[in-house]
Parts: sequence; structure tokens; C-alpha cells
Amino acid sequence: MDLQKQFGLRIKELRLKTGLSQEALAFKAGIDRTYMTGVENGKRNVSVKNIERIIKALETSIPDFFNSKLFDKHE
Amino acid sequence: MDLQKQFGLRIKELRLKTGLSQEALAFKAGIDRTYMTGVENGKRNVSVKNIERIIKALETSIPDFFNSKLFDKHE
DNA sequence: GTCAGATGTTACTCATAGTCCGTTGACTTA
DNA sequence: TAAGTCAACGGACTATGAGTAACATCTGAC
Repeated sequence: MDLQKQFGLRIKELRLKTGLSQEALAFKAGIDRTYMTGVENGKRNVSVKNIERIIKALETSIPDFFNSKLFDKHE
Repeated sequence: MDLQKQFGLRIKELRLKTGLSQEALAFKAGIDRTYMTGVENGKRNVSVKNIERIIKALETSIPDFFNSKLFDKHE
């Protein structure tokens, strides 16, 4: 699985943990709802600026966000 | 400092540790030489696909790459 | 059944990610 | 003297991400 998909899954995991809807998270991050759907499903090749916005909206740190088994090589 | 700049510094840090030149790392990652300069200097809004390529070229894992004080909030 | 909220998908424009050509300056070694 | 390597920069281009609208599809509640 590529990083793009792992990234989306990690967002979904943390979003569900907070009880936010995609729309609520998107609003908090200042991006479009349908764009967020694409990101979570690994269909968007997001850039660093939006990665930063999303992680901030999830109220976690960069190291913590990427410290997950989801980012292990063969998953 | 924003994520874009932190990201560039982290690349530079790991690249120098390996003794590679910017050009050698760019070639290994399959991206342009002049683009890599911009990335290291925090001037480029890199996308996940290229983030993945660069981190692979640095022969490290995603969690390890982002597990650095460079990514702490106020640095 | 229907309704509402949440999620997915397609398609589109426009801004920018990313490439390819070159140059320049700092530094090193001969 | 060069002659080499490396990092940074610029201009002109092409490929693609950002951002949105419209519509479809789920799901659970009632």
C-alpha cells in the first residue's frame, strides 16, 4: 500500500476517534468536504500544506500522526 | 516554522548523514535536481507521492523520518 | 416505505507542482 | 592559472494538485 492510502486511513482512524464527521473535520481544516473524502480514500495526492492543516485539525502532532503501524512497509 | 521548512531540514539532515549530494539523492528518488534544492530549502509544497519517494531514497521509514525534534511545534 | 445526515464520485477550472534548460558563486584540488 | 564539484537560482514549459458544483449512494431512525 502506498503512502497516499496509508495517510488516508490514518486520518480516518483519528477522525473517528474524535467523533467528527468528514464535513466537520474538513471545516476545521479549512478545506472542502468532498476533497476530504478523496483524501481519506487515498485518491488525492495531497501536498504538505494540506497535510499540515489536516493534522492540526486532528489536534495531534506530526510525530504522533506518523507513529502508527499503518505506516509500516508492507501494510 | 511551518511543516514545509521542517520537512526540508529533515531531508537535509538525513542526506548529509548518508554523504549524498542533492543531485545524487534526487536521482535516487527519481525527481529533478533543481526541485530537490527547493524542497530542502522549504520553498516547495511537496506532495505525498514525492514525500514517499524521497523518504525511500533516504532509506528510512516514515515513522522514523517524522520522529524528530525538528517536527516539534515551536521550532 | 420516507426522511435526513453522512459519505462517494465525476467532472471541471485554475493555480501550482514538478521538469528541463541553463547560469552563478563558493569551495576544493591540481 | 584553471578545472572540478556542489548548492542555489531563473525562465519557460508541462503535468497535476487544489478547490468546487452537481448528483448519487449509503445508513439508521421513524
